[in-house]
This record gives sequence, C-alpha cells and structure tokens, in this order.
Amino acid sequence: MASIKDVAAEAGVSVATVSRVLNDHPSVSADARTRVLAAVEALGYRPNAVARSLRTDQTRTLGLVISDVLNPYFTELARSVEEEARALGYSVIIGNADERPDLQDHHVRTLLDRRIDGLLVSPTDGGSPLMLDAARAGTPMVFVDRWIPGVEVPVVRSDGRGAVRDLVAHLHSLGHRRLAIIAGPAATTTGRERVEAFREALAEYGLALPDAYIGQGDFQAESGRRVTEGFLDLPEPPEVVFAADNLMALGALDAIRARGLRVPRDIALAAFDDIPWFVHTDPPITAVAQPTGELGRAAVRALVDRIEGRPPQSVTLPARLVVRRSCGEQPAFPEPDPVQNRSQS
Amino acid sequence: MASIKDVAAEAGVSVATVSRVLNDHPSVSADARTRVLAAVEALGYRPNAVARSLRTDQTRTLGLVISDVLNPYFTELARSVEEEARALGYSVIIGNADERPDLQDHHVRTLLDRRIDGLLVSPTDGGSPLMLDAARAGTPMVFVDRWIPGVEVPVVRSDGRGAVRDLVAHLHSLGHRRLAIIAGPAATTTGRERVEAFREALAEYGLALPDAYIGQGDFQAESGRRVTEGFLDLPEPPEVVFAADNLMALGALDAIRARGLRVPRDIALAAFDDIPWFVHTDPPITAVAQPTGELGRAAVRALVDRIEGRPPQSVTLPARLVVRRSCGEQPAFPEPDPVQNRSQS
DNA sequence: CACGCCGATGTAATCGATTCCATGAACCGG
DNA sequence: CCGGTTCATGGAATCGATTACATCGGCGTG
Repeated sequence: MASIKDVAAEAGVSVATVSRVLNDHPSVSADARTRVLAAVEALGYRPNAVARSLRTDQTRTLGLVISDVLNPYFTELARSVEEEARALGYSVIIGNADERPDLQDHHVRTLLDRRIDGLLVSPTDGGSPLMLDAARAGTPMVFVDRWIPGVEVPVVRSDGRGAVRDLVAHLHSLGHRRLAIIAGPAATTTGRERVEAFREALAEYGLALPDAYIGQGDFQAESGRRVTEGFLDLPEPPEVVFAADNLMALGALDAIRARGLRVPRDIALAAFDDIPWFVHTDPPITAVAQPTGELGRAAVRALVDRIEGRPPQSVTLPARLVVRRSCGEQPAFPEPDPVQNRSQS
Repeated sequence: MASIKDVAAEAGVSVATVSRVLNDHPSVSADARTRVLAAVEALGYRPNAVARSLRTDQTRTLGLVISDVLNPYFTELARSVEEEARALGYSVIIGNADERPDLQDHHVRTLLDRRIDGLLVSPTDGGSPLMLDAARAGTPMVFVDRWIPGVEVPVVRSDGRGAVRDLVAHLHSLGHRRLAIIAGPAATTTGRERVEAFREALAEYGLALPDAYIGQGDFQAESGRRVTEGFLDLPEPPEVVFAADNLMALGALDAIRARGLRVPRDIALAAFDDIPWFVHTDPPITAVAQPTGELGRAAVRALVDRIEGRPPQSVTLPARLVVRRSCGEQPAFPEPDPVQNRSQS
C-alpha cells in the first residue's frame, strides 16, 4: 500500500507538502497542490488512519456499547447513532453486551485500548469499576437510555412517566383494575423507573400494585414467559400484563397463547418500547413508544460536544402511548400503522 | 494516559523489556517480569492499540458490511460474526449499508483506511469498482449470504434450493396452484437465486411462473406491500405469495390485511428467512430458515484462515423449511417454537 | 537600497509501540 | 583456563503520518 513517502516521491515534493495538501493547509502553491493530487490519484493513495491517529491522538471514532443487539429497540438506536455520527464525521464501533456485565467490560476495555474519542453506553448493570474509572479519568462519555446514578456523565434518555400514566388511564377506562407488571432488572435504571412510573400512575386511580403483581424479568423473552406463567397461576390472575420491554412482551404473549387464552379477551397486554413488529402480532400490541431515533442523535451530539470542548447537555425526551388492540376495544382514532418507521437520511 | 516509557521508568528497565513481558517473549528474567507487571498494575497501563497496529501492520479487526441492520436476519448474522471473531481474538466493526451502494462504498473505504485485517461483505449490488479493486489488491475478503460472481473471493452462504422445493411441495399438497413471488433486487445474488429456485421447484410440479406472478421488490417492507397490492389487483390473483425476505413478507401481510382478507383462508403467505417474530404474527408464518448463526461463524473462520495464511474455503449450508400456519392446515408435527433461538456462548 | 515580512517548502522530531542487533555476563566442555 | 554458546537486556530503527522550526526567495516600504 502506497504511503505518503511514495506520493511525495512521485510528486517531487517533501512529505510535509503532501500532508499539507491533504489537510488543506493554506500555504501550498497551486502548482504543488496539483502535482500532489495527481500523484495521489496515480498511486491510489489513501492516508493510513492508524498512523494519523497515533500522531494526532484522535481517532474520530465513537464507541457504542449496547445491552442487546437482538432487541430491535437497540438496533434502531444503533442505526440512528451511526447516522448522526457519520454526519458529524465520526465512525462508530458497536459493542454488544448481551446484558452481560463481563461482556460489557470486555467491550469497554477494547474500545478504550483503541483510543476511541468518546463512549456511548447503555449500561447493563450498576457500573463496573472499569467504566467508573474511565469516566473519572476523563474519557468523554454519555449514557443513553439507561444510566448510572452518581456518575458525572450526561444522560440522554426518554421519560416514560407521562405515557405510562396515559396507559393506565386507557386501561382503567376499559374497566381493568388488576394490573401486573413484568419488571426489568433492578440493576438498571430503566428496570426500576418503569415499575415506579407504573406504581405512581396506579396510585392516581386508587389502585395498588401488590408484590404478587410485580414479576422480575431480565429484558429477555424467556423471562417474560416465565413471569407470565406465574401470573396466570395466581388464584386471582391480573387482567392486564404490562411488560417493561418488547422482548418480555413477546414471551408473555407466548405464555398466554400456550394456555389457550386470547388477548385481549382473556387478558390484556401492553409493552414498553414500540417496535415495527407490534403492528403485525396477533393482536397488534399497545405500547409506550420512545423517540428512539431522536435519542440516538441527541446522544451523539452531546458526546461530540463533550469531545470537541463544548459543554454537553443531558437530554430527556417524552415517550408517548400508542394504542392498538391488545388491551381491548378499538382506539377512537385508529393510527395509520406505517409499515416502516425508518427515517430516511 | 501512561505509555510504555512510563512503565519502563517505573520498573527500572528499558521499553524493550516491557514490550517483551507484554508479548510474553521467552527471554525475560523472572525478576524483570514481576517488576514490569507491578509497574503495569501500579500505573493502570494498557497498551495503545493504535501504536501497536502501526508497527505490526495488523489491527486484529474485521470489517463487516451488511445490507440492512434493521433486518433481523442481518442482526443475527452480525451477532454470530462478532461472537466467533471475539473467540478468535478479533474485534468487528460493523458498517450498515442500508441497501445503498454509496453507503456501502463509504463503509468499505473507511474500513480500508483503518487498515482492518479483513473484510466480510454481503454486497448490496453487483460490486463497486472500489470493492473489486480491494479484492484484486489482495485485501482478505469473504462474501457472506450474497456474493458477486466472477470475483476470486470465498463465499459463505446457504442454499435454499432444497427448502424451496419442500415449500412448493407443501403448497402443492395443500392444493395451491397459482403461486406468486416477491423477488429481491436483481442486482443481488439472493434476489435472483430465490426466484430461480422457486421457478424450478414449480416446474417439477408442472406449474409455470408467469411474469405477472413475479413482483419486483427491494428487500424492504414497503416494496412487499406495493407488490402484493399489485397481485391482489390481478384479474386472477395468486393463491400464495412467497416473499424473498422477511421484511417484504411483513409488507405483504399488511397489504393483505388492508383489504380485509385473512391469511391463510383467503390467501397463503410464506417467506424466505425465518426470524423469531414469525412465531408471533397472525398467523405464524411458514418460512425457509437459514442456519444464520452457523453462516456467520463459518464466514469468520474462512476470513481468519485467509488472513493467517491458511487456504480459505467457500461454504454452502442447506436451509430448511419451517412449516407454520400461514399456508393453511396444521403441520403434522407442530414445532416447539422456541421463544428465543439464541445460541448462548 | 536595505530591512523585514510573508509565503512556500523542506528537515527532522514526534506519537507509542515492536524488534533487530549489539553487548555483557554466565556457563559449559575440552 | 579459554573459546563458544546461551540468555537477559538495552539502544536505536521503524511503522506513516503531523507539525514545529529553519530556510530561502521575493516583495513592499521607509
């Protein structure tokens, strides 16, 4: 592979001049510039990003560590992150933690070794020493979706409180009174918050959230199935199951079907996180939709602000309720249900 | 951040010795080794991968350029690729081409600039000059899923011929005679092959595949919807729609529902690519399942063989038919329908 | 006319590793 | 006791860029 020296030789100038042309430094003669450009073309030269990074101490690369790539929510997040980063001249390296703290650490370490300029994390747990150290050591970092309290790192997330209140109102108006929730891991902020939001909303309607109606899941489908089976075995099963993420909702749907029960006739189902597939399930599932794309873009902007020396800002965007048929009764204004909710760039 | 020099100073040895310890070169005294290790620990030293790559001319990184991250098939592929690469000591940088040749080129260029050790590609199109040049220039490269004919690059893919024949047999036995297909882009091998396999299988049953029953899609949901509407508008609409990928099947399902028709009573539906969600749609969708995880792992192994100087091998694995309810009648042996078909590592 | 400044260019140091080569000590067999 | 190995170690070159500094010619101005 041709190096800058070869280009210099071909163009009959020094490497310094070649470098100046490539980084369009002002003081280069028009003549030298054209000769260098010609040489670059002739040799098919491309600057070695590795060498450049070593010298400049910046890689123009962002790390993104997400909890689970197979979860469509995170896939969409990753997509919008990459899109915005590209627009700002950065590349993204994605690490999939698979909800495993050890894998999360592996990726954080690898990314740090590669000297990425900044790190976007959706933590699987309460935070490993490694990550906390990195944050303290001054690695530009932003939490997205989930975060770790007590760490001086900007957070970009969505607030589901309002949407959950709307959901409970919807459920209440349909006559449901016994509402259960499949919670996410207590180690995650989203795992805790969604339960709290649900509990508070219930309280507004004078409803309690008994312990028996709180199932402990782990954001994976299998746990949704298991917890739901527990609910159905109760002497007085809930009338509604609210899953704290989309995968667990799927597991719940499975468990319900396996008993030969029908949604929403026998039991209602709702989920946190809306995904395109919820339109196509039987029945279409009512969900709390996060502004995923906007979240990803805002997170990148915050991180790049931090990297480039501007003050980064935490951002909280509201989620909204999308009513479909899984809780009973048709919505007054049926939504258009777009096949593809992708933001073309 | 501490460098190797700092470690050397702290341990009272030269940088050469530190480097030897880190790469466990045999001729280092036990004493020096412990002192270096202590210094590494004390300073929290981590080798700079950028500097190392520059010197050794290898990054221990693989590039993966996929056609569409939002397609669960590719997400699963990406996951297995990363998993196997990690096991072999490599990292993976994923580039999402979004079925756009220009984006594909952007990612290939960026990855090449970063001097990745090898490239895994599922090409969106017939192959840009950039990619062909890279292949000719000797960049270790492997095609996965889709490939480009006439290029000297190993291919890891699955052969759907057998499964498609099984599908047609299944459809025929259910009494269906008018079968239509939503094809993928003709620029992709998978786009062309699936139509051919379908046509050949039909021929075995003495059935033709008229042009009116071949719709041109682009592997995205919207095209599936559009094509299906065309089919339904035909004076003699097909009895079965076979979508060449999962996203287009979803679009088809949409279009069918929008007309108030029911699957499989009014029209049958089948898809290429099985995904976890097909279990949960209404009705569950019959599909041709690729051994996605195995494909990803085999692709990585082939690429790493090539990188490390062993002869790489092309691999073709058979796909298989998964019968569900979208084509009519219950399967004789209902499958267990696992909630999560993830291979835990 | 001379001085100083500016623009264009080249030389060389530098980033943080790896690794070739030289050096010196220890050790072995004759 | 000496020449030849072997082992541990350090010095310095190197990878491919960027960039501070030096140099030099030309030009404007007092």
